[in-house]
Amino acid sequence: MDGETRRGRPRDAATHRAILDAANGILAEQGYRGFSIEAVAARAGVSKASIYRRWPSKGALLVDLYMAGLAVEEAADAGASGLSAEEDFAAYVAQTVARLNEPVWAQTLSALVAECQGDPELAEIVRERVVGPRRAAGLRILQRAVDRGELPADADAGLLIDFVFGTVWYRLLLGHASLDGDFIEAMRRQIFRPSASPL
Amino acid sequence: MDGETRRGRPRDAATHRAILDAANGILAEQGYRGFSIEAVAARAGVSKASIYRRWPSKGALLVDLYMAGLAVEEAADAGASGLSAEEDFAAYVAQTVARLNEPVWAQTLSALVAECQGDPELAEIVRERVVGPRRAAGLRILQRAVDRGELPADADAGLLIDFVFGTVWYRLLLGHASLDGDFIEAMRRQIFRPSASPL
Amino acid sequence: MDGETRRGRPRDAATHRAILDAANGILAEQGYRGFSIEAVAARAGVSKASIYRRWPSKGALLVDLYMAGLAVEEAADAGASGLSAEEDFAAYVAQTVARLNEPVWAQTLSALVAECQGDPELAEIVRERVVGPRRAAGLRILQRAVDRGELPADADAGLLIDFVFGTVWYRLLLGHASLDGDFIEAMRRQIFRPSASPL
Amino acid sequence: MDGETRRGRPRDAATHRAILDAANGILAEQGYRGFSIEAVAARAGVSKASIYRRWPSKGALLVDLYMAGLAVEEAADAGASGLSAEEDFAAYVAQTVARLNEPVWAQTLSALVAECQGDPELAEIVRERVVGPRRAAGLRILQRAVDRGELPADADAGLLIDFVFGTVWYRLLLGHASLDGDFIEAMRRQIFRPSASPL
DNA sequence: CCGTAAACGAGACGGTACGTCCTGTCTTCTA
DNA sequence: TAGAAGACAGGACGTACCGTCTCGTTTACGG
Repeated sequence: MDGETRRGRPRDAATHRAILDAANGILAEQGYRGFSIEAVAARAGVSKASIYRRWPSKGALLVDLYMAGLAVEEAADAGASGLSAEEDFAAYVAQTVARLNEPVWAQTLSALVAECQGDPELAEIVRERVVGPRRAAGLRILQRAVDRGELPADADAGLLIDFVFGTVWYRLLLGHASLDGDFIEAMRRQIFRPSASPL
Repeated sequence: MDGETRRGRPRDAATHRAILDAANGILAEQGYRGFSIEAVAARAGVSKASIYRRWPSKGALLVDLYMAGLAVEEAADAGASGLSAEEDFAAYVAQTVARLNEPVWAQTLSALVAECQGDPELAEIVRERVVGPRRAAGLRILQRAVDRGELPADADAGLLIDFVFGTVWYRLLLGHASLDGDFIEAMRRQIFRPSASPL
Repeated sequence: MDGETRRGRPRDAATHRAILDAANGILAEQGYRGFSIEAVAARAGVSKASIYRRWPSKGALLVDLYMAGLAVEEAADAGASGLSAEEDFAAYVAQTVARLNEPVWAQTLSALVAECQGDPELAEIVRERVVGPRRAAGLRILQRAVDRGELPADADAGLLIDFVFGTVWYRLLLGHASLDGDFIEAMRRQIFRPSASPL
Repeated sequence: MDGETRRGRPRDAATHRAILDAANGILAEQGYRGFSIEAVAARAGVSKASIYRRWPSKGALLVDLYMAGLAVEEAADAGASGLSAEEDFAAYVAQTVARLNEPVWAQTLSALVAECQGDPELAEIVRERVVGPRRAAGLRILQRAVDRGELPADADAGLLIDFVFGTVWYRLLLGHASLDGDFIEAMRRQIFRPSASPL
């Protein structure tokens, strides 16, 4: 019933892993500077062709690198609540920040954004696979907040989510401010409890 | 009286302009993809050495590229208002957005961010010369808003400014949402008139 | 009584032919340039393994390619003469030249020679299977010429045969001179009727 | 007065030499098998670009390699005679043979011929720079032989020269017979003193 | 007529080399 | 000295084949 039975020798899962591991290792130890298909192939003990067979570009590999690491944490995310949407939101931000505070992922994501400029196809992939799902998860939380009356009915959820990611990425890419516990608190308060202007 | 009178043939201003024009042209027509010192030199009819004599790296050139365009508009910014801080803020956002909606500048800034990753020195320069001043201008407006009571006294101006730049850059770099008049309005309302949560 | 009866699925004769045809086609249309096992397999609609199962190397395939074409003509050669050895010789040269004037065979032989350099085992095969028999046939003719008194008793038949093949191959490989009817005549005269030096 | 004054930094003669030396070394030690642009560049401590800047292909480099080695010996050739044309001819053959009996040059020339198949442009270069001049030198000697009456007036000098080179190359490429002193003697006798056929 | 063994297409695999492009430095000549 | 031209070492790019190796499937023969 498959219709698309795979023919020929199947791809080797071990090769796949070796590539991802090597790529992660290089990013962790040398940063994006040392990250080249050539270097990844050499470190993985794999031919360049085996990489290009799986990923059309350096950026596409970075996407999978990022998502692979994400998949693990995502599980925990699934059945979030009992809690208030606000607390879910804080957890959501905390999760995002925690990940990006690890140098490996900061490097990976920075590299990915860099790679996107001037590669529209990659940008599309990133939007669909990296940004989209994560954004959607956040939107669900904010929607629940609206439903539960934790946020005003006319709240612009899309904009609020961009506040979160925009601010996080902005600080990540520029490195002018930290992303610590205080940041999460400030973000939570600013979104959920903006003290009414005094007038 | 210079003490350090320049000797030999003085640098040719025409060469300088030719380089900037060529660089802008390439970014406008081919984006970051086609942007290389080699390509700029060829298009400008200039030797690579003449570029390296003026700028230590691709990124440094991009900074000047970006700042050159900025200088003009900055003037208008100076003497802002009899207006409310909120209107100043809207104008400030509008100005930022207007600039980045032009493809050349969007490309230039994207390229600059890309280049910063893995070049910490450049990142520092960008923070000081590109981000810093613009950020400071925004902070002054928000401070005035606090002083005038348009924003609550405990508002986290630094975070709010990051909301603005973060969101703008985020949308610019990812291209998942537009930066139009509606955006400016939404941003203004979200910062200055967040409808109180109903409880 | 075979003792070594083949088991399993027998080799497919159609596959065999498809490979030879594809190989010939590529040599004819693209020359040695486009000749690769990969290309032959693709054109034949055959797996690379099916080629390597039959021939250990590109060169071995070329040998069979060359010999397959030769087998046909060889038959005619068998019962040569009532003619003079000189006329047999002319026919022999003509036959050699006729074959090599067809681009396919010229390409095949060129490729074969090329492949031999740096593959001594192949060179040995070529000497034994391609060059040897043809050379032997020529030597028989010249020996008959000596026996019949058409050549002097001290003629160096080995050298004369090398004159023939050397000259033909030399012109074939370098392409600096043609191999036409005049060539055959000149060759015949030079070998059999070198006008005595006038002294 | 040049009209074509070279601009920019001139090519470095040392680099040139380093490339030729490395190439020679590789051919001598590893034969054509180990001969690759990559390997030459590595051994010479030179970038691949520096090789491609000078030679359009591996074959073109081999030509220069061959000719560079030849240039030295050529000098001796210049003022040949007082001797008979026959003795000049013997010397000419001896010189050719001597060179090709050195494994380096045998390898180089074999490789060159191999490379020519399927690279018509290279074949043209080889004809003009390698084969042509050497052939011309031989033709001059044979012409003198005719003029002096050492060869019959109707001798086909072109064919005779092809006898020489053809035979030499043929034996070189196939390796089925040696190129020693006896060969030179046999060649001399066959060209200059073919015992009249007994009739 | 059923199991076994080889042949088959497809294509993955580790390699090697290709020829191109760009980086940042250098060397030469001209102005 | 600046400037145009361009050589230079180095390094990565993405592609093409090599010869070997799984796969799943097909085809004969021998039990």
